[in-house]
Parts: sequence; structure tokens; C-alpha cells
Amino acid sequence: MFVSTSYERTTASILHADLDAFYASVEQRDAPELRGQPVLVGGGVVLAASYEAKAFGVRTAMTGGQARDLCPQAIVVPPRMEAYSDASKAVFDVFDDTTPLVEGLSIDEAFLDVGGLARISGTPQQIATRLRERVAEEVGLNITVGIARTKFLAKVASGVAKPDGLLVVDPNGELEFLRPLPVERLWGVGNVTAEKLRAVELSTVGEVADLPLDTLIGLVGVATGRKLHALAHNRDPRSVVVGKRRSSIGSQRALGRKPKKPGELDAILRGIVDRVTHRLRQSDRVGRTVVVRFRFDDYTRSTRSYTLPESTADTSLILGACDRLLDSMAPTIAEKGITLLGLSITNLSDADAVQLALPFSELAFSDGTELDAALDGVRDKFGSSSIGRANTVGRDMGLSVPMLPD
DNA sequence: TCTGGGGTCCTAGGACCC
DNA sequence: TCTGGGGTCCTAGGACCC
Repeated sequence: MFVSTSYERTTASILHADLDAFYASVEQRDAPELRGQPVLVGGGVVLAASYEAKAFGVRTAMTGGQARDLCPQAIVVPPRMEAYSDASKAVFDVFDDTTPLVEGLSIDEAFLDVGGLARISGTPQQIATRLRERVAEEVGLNITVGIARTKFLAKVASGVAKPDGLLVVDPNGELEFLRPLPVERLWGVGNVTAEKLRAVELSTVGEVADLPLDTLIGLVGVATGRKLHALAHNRDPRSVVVGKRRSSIGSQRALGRKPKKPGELDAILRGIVDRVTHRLRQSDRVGRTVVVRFRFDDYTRSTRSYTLPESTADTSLILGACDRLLDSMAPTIAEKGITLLGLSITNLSDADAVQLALPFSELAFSDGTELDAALDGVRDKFGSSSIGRANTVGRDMGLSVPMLPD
């Protein structure tokens, strides 16, 4: 991982790039007859809606029924996850070609730090304009870009500017931009938190900012309270971080309400385990914690997890753990009925990494020389040119050492 | 025609260790 | 024998995001 320089910025040089109505736009790009039409991706629940559909009030995560009430003429298409994944890769290639400092947030958005590129590529605004043109020409999709001094403001800016827009937040006008915005614009404020805030008559960012920290913590909890307090005061020191890796890989399937035949759940689980372990192996990761996810007929949810003694991507090992977790839930499933089955593998590490533990008693940190010597020893022994994740494990320092090809 | 599919981060209690 | 402080790991659940 590489973190961009964390000096206090004075110029707006962080870009937040966000693909517009991503899944629906890919569908319209690939099927000309869908262009200009209200398009919904996903029938049961709306995964994405084209802007033509959004004009009727359709929103992501609505049920199919609600969406069709609002927009009966909408064309519904099934999701094509692989097409979206390919389109995402093509867009990220353009990002990576723009600056080495790219931090992906999800399949359709990323932060780009263009602070050091003035001499080579021009101002952030010029860079963003070219980026939008390139993504349109080379991938055939629209992106919206927000530009600001901090990540948070850049993301807010892109949200305000979409669709197909570009907005710069002037470093001299940040509070004027921020304070009138509705609280929902704050990162981490969803329905639940927004309701809590609105219940005490707080509706704008400025009103949240004027609240004492302790009051805010009392309303929404410690972690959320501190975060919101900082963001509402326009404090966001986070840098663009390159090379972040996903920390879980999972898959799930909605099952509908119809009664399940004997053995049906086992077969579905088997399919999900196959899919997830295949993706693990493809990305050269192994995982240690198996999380099985359940949703019941009454739409309550539960998870059951089990941590294996060692990380693995082995189908039969993970399937065995899943079977036991499914069995432990069998009485509840029999009683309530099941409508969703899912699996996540977490606690991920690199499949080719060697886990080492170095006793602290053999290390001294006063000037770092002993630590360096120990790490040199590791490099010699394993022929590795880089040391991966380091963490403390009891009285040892744990190291994850990627085994690189010679 | 009621309810995707992929993720992240935080909290809190209990077990366990030194 | 009793008390305790400090820490990690595991499990389960909840909020939030796209």
C-alpha cells in the first residue's frame, strides 16, 4: 500500500470520479434500443435505474413493484455482473493512466490525487475534463467528477454535480458550500442516522456542526458522532490510499418464499461455495473466517460464523464449515422459512504468503536496527523482495511475506 | 409482482492470555 | 487465595454504501 503525501492541502487536487447510473448505463451502451428509455436493472429489487427512469421517481433499492407503479413503461433487464466488472476495469485503466494515486471505492467510483501533476498534465480541472472525455470515448460511459481539497468534499461535490457533471469546490468557499447541505450528504448518514438527527430538528450540515461533540455522540454513538462532528466542521485529513485490497469475498442468493424441497438448500449452498472459492482462487487469496448469512420469511436476518484453524480457498473445507453452520440454523429455518442464503469469506490473506512470527524479545526498536536485521533475515530466507502485512500477535510480531517469483 | 448482490466499518460480550 | 489491568481473538448483530 502506498499513501499519498499527507501535508495539509491548500489546493483542490483530489478528484472523486463516479460513473452515472452505472449498471443501467452499461446496459444502454450495449443495447442501442435501450438508449433514451427508462431502464431498470434487476426485477425483484432495483439494482440500478437509468436517468430516464429516475425522472419518474424510481430509486435504487426500491422493490420492483414500487418501481413499476411509478414507471410502468420501464424496461427491466436482468443484471450482467461480468459486463459491469469488465466496464469497471476499462474505466480504472483510464484512471490509472491519469495518475498513479488512484483509490478505488467500489465498482463504479474512485478517488484520484492529481496534486503533483500540474507541470505534466495541467490543473485538476483540466485533468478532470480530459478524464471525462476519455472515459466517454474509450469506454462509452459518462462519469461525474467532483474536485476539492479533501476526499469528503470531492465526494459531496460529485454527488451535487451528477449526472454527467464537473464541480470544483473552491478552497475559499468550503463552509459556504457545506453548511446548507442536507445532513444526508454527510458520509455515513443513512436512513437511521438521518432520522435520529431529524427527530431533534437537525436538517443541515451547518446545524450539526453547531452541536457540541458530546451531544452528537449522545445522539448517534461514539464512532459515528466523532466522524460526523469532524466532517461537519470540514475536517478530513484522509489521504488517497493506493493498493487497498478487498477484505472479504462473498456471494448470496435470494430464494423466494416457496417451500424448499429436501436437499435443495444443500445444493444451493454448494453452488454458492463453488462460486466464492473460485473467486478466491482467481484472486490468489485465502480466507479463514466463514460467514453464512440467512434471511427468513419475515425478513429478519441472522449470520453464523466459524473461524478455521488455517486460511484456505479449498472448496470442501469451506463447504464443511458451511454445512455445520447451516445445520445449526436448521430449527430456525424449519420454523420461519428461509428466503436468502449467503456466504462471505473474511480474514483474507495472500494465498502465497508465508505467515511468520518473530518474538519481540528478539527485537529491539530503539533505533530500528534489530528490526531491520530481522527483516533482512526474512528476505534472505524466503527470497522475497517485499514484506507484507505486519501486525502484533501476542508477544510476537506477525508478518505476512508474499512469495514472489524469482 | 414486496425484498439484489456486492461490500465496509463499528459495537459489545465472552473466552483466553499475561 | 484473591484481585486486577491490559490486551487479542472470536462471534453476532447493526448501520451504511453503491
